Amino acid sequence: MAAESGTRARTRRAIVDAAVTLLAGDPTASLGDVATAAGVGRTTVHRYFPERSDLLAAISSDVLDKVEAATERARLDDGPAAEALERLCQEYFELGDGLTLMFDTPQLANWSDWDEETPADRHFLHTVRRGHAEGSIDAELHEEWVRNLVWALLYTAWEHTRTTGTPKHAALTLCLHTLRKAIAP
Amino acid sequence: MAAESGTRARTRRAIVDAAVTLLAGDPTASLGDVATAAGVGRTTVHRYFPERSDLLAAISSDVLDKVEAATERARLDDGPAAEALERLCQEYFELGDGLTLMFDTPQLANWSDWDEETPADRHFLHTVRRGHAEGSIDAELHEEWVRNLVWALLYTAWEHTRTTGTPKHAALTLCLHTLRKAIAP
DNA sequence: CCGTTATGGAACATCAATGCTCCACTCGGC
DNA sequence: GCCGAGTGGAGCATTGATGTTCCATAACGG
Repeated sequence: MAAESGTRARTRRAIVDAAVTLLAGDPTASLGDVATAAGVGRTTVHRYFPERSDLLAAISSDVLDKVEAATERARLDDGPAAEALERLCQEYFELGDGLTLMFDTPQLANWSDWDEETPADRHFLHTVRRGHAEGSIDAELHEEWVRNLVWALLYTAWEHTRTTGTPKHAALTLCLHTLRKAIAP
Repeated sequence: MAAESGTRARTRRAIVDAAVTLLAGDPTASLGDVATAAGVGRTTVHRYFPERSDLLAAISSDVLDKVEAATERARLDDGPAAEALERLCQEYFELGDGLTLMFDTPQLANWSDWDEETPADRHFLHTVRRGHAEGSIDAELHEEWVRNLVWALLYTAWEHTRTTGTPKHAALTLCLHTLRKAIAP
C-alpha cells in the first residue's frame, strides 16, 4: 500500500516472482533457495518477508491479482458464454507457474485474505450459468464442475508441455479443443 | 518377497495404507503423523521402513500394483477403445487416495523401480492408438494428452467430492460424461 | 559527488523432523 | 499357558530450515 521506493519495489517483485516459479516446481523449497533463485541474499528475503507465511501471503495476493486481471481481459460478458470461457482459458494459460501453484497448493488461499469467493470466481460461475440458460454449455455440468474442469485442463496443458516438450501453443490448442467439446451441449 | 508372519504383514499394510491416506492430503506429513494415523508407535514405523524414502518406495510400489490390477480388470482389449477407457476410468476412480497421491506427487515414481513405462501405461497408450485407428477416439488428441486428461479428470472428480460434498457416484458420472464427450471424434 | 538507502554475509539461537538404541511389556501362535 | 516375536516409549544425537542481529559495503538518487 504505502508507496515503496523504486529499488525496494523491484527487489520485492524479484523475490515474489522467483518464489512463484520455484514453489510451483517444489512447494517445499527453502527460503534460501528462493533467495538464490531471486539473485538476492537470504537476509534480504527476511527483510521483506519476516516469516515464511508472509512470503506465501504475498505470493497468494500477487497471483490472485493476476487472476483478476486476466478475468477482466477475457470480457466474460461479451458473446456466447462458451466462447467467453475459451477466451478466459487463453488468458489463464498465460499465467504459467502462477496457475500451477494455485492448482496444487490450494492452502495458499488461506495465507491471503481469500474467503472462498473472489470476484473472478463469482464472475466465472455466473458465466457458466449464463451458458446453461442460453444453451451454449451442457446443462448437466454444474458450475463448480466446469470451473474445476477448466483449472484441471490448464494444469494438464502445462504439465503436457513440461513432460512431452510440446510447444506452448500446441498444448493450448489441445486444451481449448478438449474444453470446447467437453462443455458443448 | 520373503514371506512375513501374519502379524508383520498386517502391521506393514496398516502403515502403508495410513501413509497413503495421510500423504494424499498433505505430502509433507511427518513420520510421527503417519505412525499415529496407522495406530502404531513411531518406533515401529522405523522398524519397517528405516528411512522415509523406504516408506515412499513401498507406497509407490503398492499404488503401482493397484494400478496394474485395476488396468487388468478394465479388460482394455475388449470392445471399442472409447468404451474401454471409460471402464478403465471407473476402475481407477476406485483407487481413491492412491490416485490423488500419484497425481500430485509424481516424484513418487522415482522412489520405486519405475522407468517411465509401466505395463499399464503402455497398455493405456496402445488402447488410445487403437481408438484412433478404429475411429472411436478423436484423432487430434495425442495418446499422452488423453492419458494426462484421464488422470486430471479423475483427480478433479475426487477433488469435486471433497470440496462440494457431491456423492462419489455423481462425481464419477460427471467425470465419465465429460470424458466421453471430450474424446469423441 | 555524497549521504541515505538497501544489500550480503557471517554468526548465533531455536525448533522440528529424523534416525537410532535400549528395555520393558504384551500378544499371538504353537 | 508359555515363549519368542513384535511393539511402544523414553531418550539422545544429528541435521536442515528458520528467524534474528550486526556490520561492512555497494548503489541509488538528488
